[in-house]
Amino acid sequence: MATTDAIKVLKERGFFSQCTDEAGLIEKLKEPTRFYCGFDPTGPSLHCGHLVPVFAMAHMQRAGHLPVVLVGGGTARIGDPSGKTEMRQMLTIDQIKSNVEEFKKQLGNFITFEDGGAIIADNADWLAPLNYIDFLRDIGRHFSVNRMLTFEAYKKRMETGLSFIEFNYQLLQSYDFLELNRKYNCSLQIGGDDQWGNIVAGMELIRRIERKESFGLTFNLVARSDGKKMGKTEKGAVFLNKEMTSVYDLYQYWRNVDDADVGKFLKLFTFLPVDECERLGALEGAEINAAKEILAFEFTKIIHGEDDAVTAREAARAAFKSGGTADKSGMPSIEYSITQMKEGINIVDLFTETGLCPSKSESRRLVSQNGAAVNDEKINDVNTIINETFITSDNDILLKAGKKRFFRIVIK
RNA sequence: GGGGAGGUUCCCGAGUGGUCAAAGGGGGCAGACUGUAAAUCUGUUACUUCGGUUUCGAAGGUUCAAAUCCUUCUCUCCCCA
Repeated sequence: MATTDAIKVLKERGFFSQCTDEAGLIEKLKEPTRFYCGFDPTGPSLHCGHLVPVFAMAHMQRAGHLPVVLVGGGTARIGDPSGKTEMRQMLTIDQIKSNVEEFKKQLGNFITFEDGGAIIADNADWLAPLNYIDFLRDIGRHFSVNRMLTFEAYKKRMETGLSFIEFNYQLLQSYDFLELNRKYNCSLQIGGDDQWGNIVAGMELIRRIERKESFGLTFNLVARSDGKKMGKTEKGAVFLNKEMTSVYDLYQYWRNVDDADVGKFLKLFTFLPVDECERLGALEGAEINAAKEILAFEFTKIIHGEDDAVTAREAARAAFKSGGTADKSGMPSIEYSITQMKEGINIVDLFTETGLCPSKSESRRLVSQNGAAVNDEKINDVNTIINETFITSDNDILLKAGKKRFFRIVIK
């Protein structure tokens, strides 16, 4: 199989941070190469913060290489201290198993597993049966604690406390690389920049035990220009599972990125050609809204498919461009019977019931601070009763909390 | 094992008997301004049937009254062994 220059693609698109032997790796990548990236299934779904390495894997696969997706069913049972200040919460084995299944499914949106184009592995297969004494003797002896303590990831934790179990993470990840190298001849590990230390440790282990050369490549840790973590909102992570984050909310997350991030995100989180991404990201003023719409649409399409992406886009347009005839069906909604509406519901209760506000206090606050609107009319009297007189010609009632959160009550 | 310092509302961090649902900052939310942007300014930020109710690591206790005092437990950090 022919390969294209994967490093070049990753550099152009803003993924590339550093690699262990660039010249050697470029040479290596002239042939189809097995590479791996690990994901610890510590949650029930992938979220947007996981995606830089995922997109990178997809680009590498398109360049002709063979991804080995490593799901950390074993390592999820402990925690990686890299870049974290808290210890990971322990999960049950059943939780991890179900997380692993979900991860596999979601990764299929990016990586093609057909015809042996990619392999999926779970490190629980070799980590779980490990014998402690054997592991210490065969693997542990290759690690110097002195050296490990010099790693940035551990330094931070020296202040707040680092448990022995987490300290071992590097050994396990190194062992993963060794194991994948033996099993699948996997000679390249990729990951976020915070994984540098772990990747290098794995390479050293392979060199010592197998006397083989391997490579490491890391990606920039992407932060939003406002400094927040990628894919996080106040309400939590933006998940790829549509039960957890609705298609509409996912779309809106990307629709609302900062101007400064648009070009960068198009390159990282869509498959549009680089020059197109750059053109869109360079748009000025209000015009960049068009680029944000493309970003949100393209991203949503990759995750949930074109139909859902169109629905989300139309719903967003309907919400933000009042008076349009666009399709509102993708908007978050709830059904109410006409009987219920005739009885009427207090506005504060209504905003709470629809989930626009988490509590009545907050709902009351929203209304009294002039942040609530029904059918685009501001309502600031907390005693207002919403009844059938509010039903529009579309047979619905449109609630709005603040400027961006919409909810549609469909009357049936 | 011994000694010390701590655990406060989303986060950091004040508070050492009533004036504390708890200063200040961050973050969030809302309003103004806008382009579903950023920046800025303003308000707001436990729950509530608006009578109250629950909150300061956990459980008891003292008191008219406790985040604040006492007891036990628990977790974290530091020093010694």
